[in-house]
Amino acid sequence: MATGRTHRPATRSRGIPEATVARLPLYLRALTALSERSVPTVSSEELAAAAGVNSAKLRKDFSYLGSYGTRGVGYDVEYLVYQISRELGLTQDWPVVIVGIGNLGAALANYGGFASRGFRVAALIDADPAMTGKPVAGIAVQHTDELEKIITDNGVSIGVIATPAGAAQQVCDRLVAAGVTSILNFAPTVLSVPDGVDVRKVDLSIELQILAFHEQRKAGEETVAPDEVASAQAAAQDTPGAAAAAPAPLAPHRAAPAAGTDNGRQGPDGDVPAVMPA
Amino acid sequence: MATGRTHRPATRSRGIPEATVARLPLYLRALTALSERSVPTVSSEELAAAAGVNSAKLRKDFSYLGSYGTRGVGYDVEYLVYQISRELGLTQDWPVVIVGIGNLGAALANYGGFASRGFRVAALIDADPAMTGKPVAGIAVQHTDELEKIITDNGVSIGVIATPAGAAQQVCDRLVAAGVTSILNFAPTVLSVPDGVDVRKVDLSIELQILAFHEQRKAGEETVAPDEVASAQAAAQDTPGAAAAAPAPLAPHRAAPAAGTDNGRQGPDGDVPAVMPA
DNA sequence: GCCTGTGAACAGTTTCACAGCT
DNA sequence: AGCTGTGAAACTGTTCACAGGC
Repeated sequence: MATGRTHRPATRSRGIPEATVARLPLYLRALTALSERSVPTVSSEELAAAAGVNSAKLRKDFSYLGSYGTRGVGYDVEYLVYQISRELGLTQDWPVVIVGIGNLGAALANYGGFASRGFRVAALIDADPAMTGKPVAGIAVQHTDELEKIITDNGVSIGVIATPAGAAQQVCDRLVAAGVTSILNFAPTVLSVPDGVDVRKVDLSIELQILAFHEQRKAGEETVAPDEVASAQAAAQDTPGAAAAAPAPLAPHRAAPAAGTDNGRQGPDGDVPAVMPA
Repeated sequence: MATGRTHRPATRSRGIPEATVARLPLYLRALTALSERSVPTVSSEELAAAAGVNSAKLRKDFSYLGSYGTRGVGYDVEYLVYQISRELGLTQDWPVVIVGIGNLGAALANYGGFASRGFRVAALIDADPAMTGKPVAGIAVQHTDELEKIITDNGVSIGVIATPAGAAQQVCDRLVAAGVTSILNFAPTVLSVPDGVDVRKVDLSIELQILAFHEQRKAGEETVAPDEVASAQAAAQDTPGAAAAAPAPLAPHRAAPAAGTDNGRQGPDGDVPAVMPA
């Protein structure tokens, strides 16, 4: 190895891996905490521990930003905070609108970490006339009719959707038409947007299901949690492959499909994500 | 903690890739919608469009579960719903506790998709005595002092933390000590947990920062106008007709670190943001 | 012909281990 | 000595393209 020509691009190559970008906020948070404690420098090892990643990964991540550390010493906390903030675009102000002011929308509006960094809640929007004018987190809720005007007047490019699933796509279309190019979607729906618009989603139900998957696996091993694991009725389902020992318990009966609680998916309307009274 | 090399037991279970597991809930949701409309079968192409992924990926994902489709025809909706539910462990009942009943905790408690599948909110816990006894989503809030008893009595193995960041680790420790082995963390903190405990986190602030990063990029390229891009930014139309079917853009997802030593996962998937010349 | 299932190519990410600076 | 920065290896995930059954 050590093939000569260690000439590096000198400047950050036009592309920080997505996985790295996703970790920068984490490093930033850890660094901010250090900064508040007036810690001047950190080693990759210490910072990695604080961020919950391993040091090699952290160093690799930072290497995509440039060489901001000092060999034999570590990284200058303040400097790194600045560099990462800049890289993430947090040195500028990002007006954000939150659409759908139910419990979730209110929680988001009140979320501190929100305003602390470059983000500023420019407006809260809800379709319920009864909500109009009501103050939430110190901001008066505005009606959906004003959506386009709000986006335009405030130069909003990031929108947060916290409406019921049924309203999400429509709200999304309006946001995009009005100029929003980044959307954070909390509604349990797949949004379709034109090219150039970024959508990230946060889906409670999906996270829980992923946990359940792993939880189920654990139960198969040993020392199960105390719980009542369904009294396990052997399921003797056709075993697909010669899969190794996999927990096979589980009841053949699944949640009633038409129970009282609707779990409407992206149906034409109505679903219950937690927001919107109506 | 020991020096790395504590590679996880390599769970010899029939390995379903983590990325696939993260998408199963998405397929399940799309399938449930089809099921409600009494659609008997779907092709990988149709289902993929509904779930917002590409068909090859979907087929590959399903191939890890077994061969549940019929060549020349497609997949039987009901059968697939059952198989995926089973794989995710949703055919059994998962009592869940939510700790921290503020706006967010209340939103979660009211979240429909929560109870609709195997999940059942077994208890709501809050440290504020003023909250004790108050009904939220039809369930009386209990005091933190009862935490251990609640976990044990209900056989809870999944806990949701929606407390302020400062209380999260402590709550986490108590949950784990009481027997919880899967945690969904909404507090903006890195939780450290012993081996064997799964932690997934949902962090609003991180998602926004990732969006800001991409948003900043977009703004910077407007002037440069490399050969790519420059494409239809002129969407600005009310009707999303143009987009929709074709290469559903979509956005990246999130990835996250691990907590504590160097165990677990904590990163859903990552996916299709790229520029892919079609 | 239609559509699934999958090996193989490709792309992205993590980890290793060490060169090189301080 | 200590610690960063980084090629290269190892691994994970995605896409291609077509074999094979309906």
